[in-house]
Amino acid sequence: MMENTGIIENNRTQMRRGVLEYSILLILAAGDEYASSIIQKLKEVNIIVAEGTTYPLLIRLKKLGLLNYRWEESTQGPPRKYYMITDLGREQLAGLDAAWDELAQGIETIRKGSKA
Amino acid sequence: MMENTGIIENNRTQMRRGVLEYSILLILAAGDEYASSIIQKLKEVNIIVAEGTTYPLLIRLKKLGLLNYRWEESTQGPPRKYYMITDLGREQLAGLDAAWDELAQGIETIRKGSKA
DNA sequence: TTCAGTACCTTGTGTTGCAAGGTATTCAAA
DNA sequence: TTTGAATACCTTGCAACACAAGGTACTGAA
Repeated sequence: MMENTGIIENNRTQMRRGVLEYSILLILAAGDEYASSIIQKLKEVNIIVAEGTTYPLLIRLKKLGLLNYRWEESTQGPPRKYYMITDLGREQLAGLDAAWDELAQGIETIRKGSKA
Repeated sequence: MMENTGIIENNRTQMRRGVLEYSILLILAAGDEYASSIIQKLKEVNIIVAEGTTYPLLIRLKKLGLLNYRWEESTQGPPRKYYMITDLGREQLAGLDAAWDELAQGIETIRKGSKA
């Protein structure tokens, strides 16, 4: 009883990796969010991310100047770190939009070829 | 004179990573190819891969049983290793098709949200 | 004061893409 | 026959990075 799903599951993960920064910038372009809610929003569209991936990534994007944050009290739990996108972030996001379109286009082209 | 393009370029690379195995399987589903021609075909659709990425990847996919190969003489240069997709490979490819659709759909959804 | 829920963060491991460097074959020109 | 260009294969070592696991800290209710 072998499991083939490993190969697929692994690849599904790989695919998600590539678009992680992109999707986080997209979410923050729509409004400020804190880490846990970003993870939640991604899960809703089947892009599963671990905390151990998200926190370092947000810190990296902050260091690059694409994001900023502010602390905000919560009524149920510890304070939340709300991230917001910067002007530079929006600039870069435009580039990522283009990169995504290009990639999707490329895949589409190959896909058509494989049905010849 | 700072270069911002580094961030984007890096991400473009990241995105490509995720779909590398997928696109190689797609190409081979359309017909047998040797490494250099796979790299060439990918370049044509703006998916740039290095040799040092491709060779180990093909070997990995072979080990996983998704690919096989045969040697073939060439009239201009050394013999070529033609890779072909296996039944298992086609099976897995179907799963990757689904994974890609799901991911593209997810991104599409977030994208719409960010234009609210 | 203890527990559950929420939220933050770090460490260590494994995978893997890539630049750089290397081998081997063919053919044509010197 | 030897040199060089073109083509094709492959390996090594480094760096990036996603994630599992483990940890801290705040709140409110039992």
